Amino acid sequence: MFNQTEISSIRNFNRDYTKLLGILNKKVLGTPLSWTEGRVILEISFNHDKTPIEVANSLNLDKSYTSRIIKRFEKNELLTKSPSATDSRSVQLHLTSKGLALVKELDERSDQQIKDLLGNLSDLEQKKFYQAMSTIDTLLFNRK
Amino acid sequence: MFNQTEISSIRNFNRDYTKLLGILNKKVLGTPLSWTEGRVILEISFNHDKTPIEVANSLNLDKSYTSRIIKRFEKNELLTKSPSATDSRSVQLHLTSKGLALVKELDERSDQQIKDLLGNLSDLEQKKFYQAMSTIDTLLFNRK
DNA sequence: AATTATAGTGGACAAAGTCCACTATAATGC
DNA sequence: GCATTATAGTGGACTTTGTCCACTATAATT
Repeated sequence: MFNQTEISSIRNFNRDYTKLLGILNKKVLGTPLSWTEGRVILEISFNHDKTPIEVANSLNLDKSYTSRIIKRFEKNELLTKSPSATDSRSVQLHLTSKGLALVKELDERSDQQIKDLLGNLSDLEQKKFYQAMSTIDTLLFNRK
Repeated sequence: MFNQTEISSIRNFNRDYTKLLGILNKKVLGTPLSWTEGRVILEISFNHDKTPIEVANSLNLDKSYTSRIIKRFEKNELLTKSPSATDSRSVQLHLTSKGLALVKELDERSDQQIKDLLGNLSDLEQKKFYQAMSTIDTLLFNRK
């Protein structure tokens, strides 16, 4: 098991990474969306026909809060709702072309951020970064 | 430079790691402190005699917001202020024994969280995790 | 000495998030 | 099939968190 120095290093890393991601995430700015709104619209874009409750669960958000965000999106014509085929309590969410365009913009900005952040690294360093990240990804999140 | 698949993987990782850290960070619960309050008291504990403005700058917080948090800490007897020797506009912050005890508790909880999170990994996996994390740490934050 | 910058504070406000109650429907146990 | 319990979605009311601005006191600059 890790010793105290290692634990401290890990916590240190987590703090710094939190801070870094916090800074990156705040810059969803330039779009009219808050960070959480950005997460919500991205989540909806990942696989179509998601329901509000699925969104709320995936992102650990309060369902009432999520409901209001979605309502706002609907009002701003970023998405539409349609009745669920299988559960009439529920609705399915569909991004409009306006919503998709916004997602595209968000994606492009986020991609660019990553490039800016890591662009100064040499090719070898980038390779090392990517491998290290993949290692952690596999160990923590079981992605293959 | 990274290709699109790699960029996507990196963003994916960042999302998942954000979520993970978000979950971990929320659990400062069990103590009477919010996440930001936790960051503030830890920051003060790192090196004594910090001033409010230094805390605010390190954590990217609004100075007025920071001032209020510190005021709350003072009221709850977690810290005391003393006039700065070198700048009479400013004050130096000192944790009381109560404040130190709370920091200790926070530290122990955080350490335990890391152990819980990574405890299921085998020794080899833990070693790989630690090396990968250290690699990213060096590449992103220039720590040696 | 005059000007400009900075530390700290508080008022007023805005944004983000939580909690509760309610309706409508589904699922479960009998 | 009927009663009970659980779940999806919504809104009201509220708390927490964070922002913006203005002000005082002191420092630094010219």
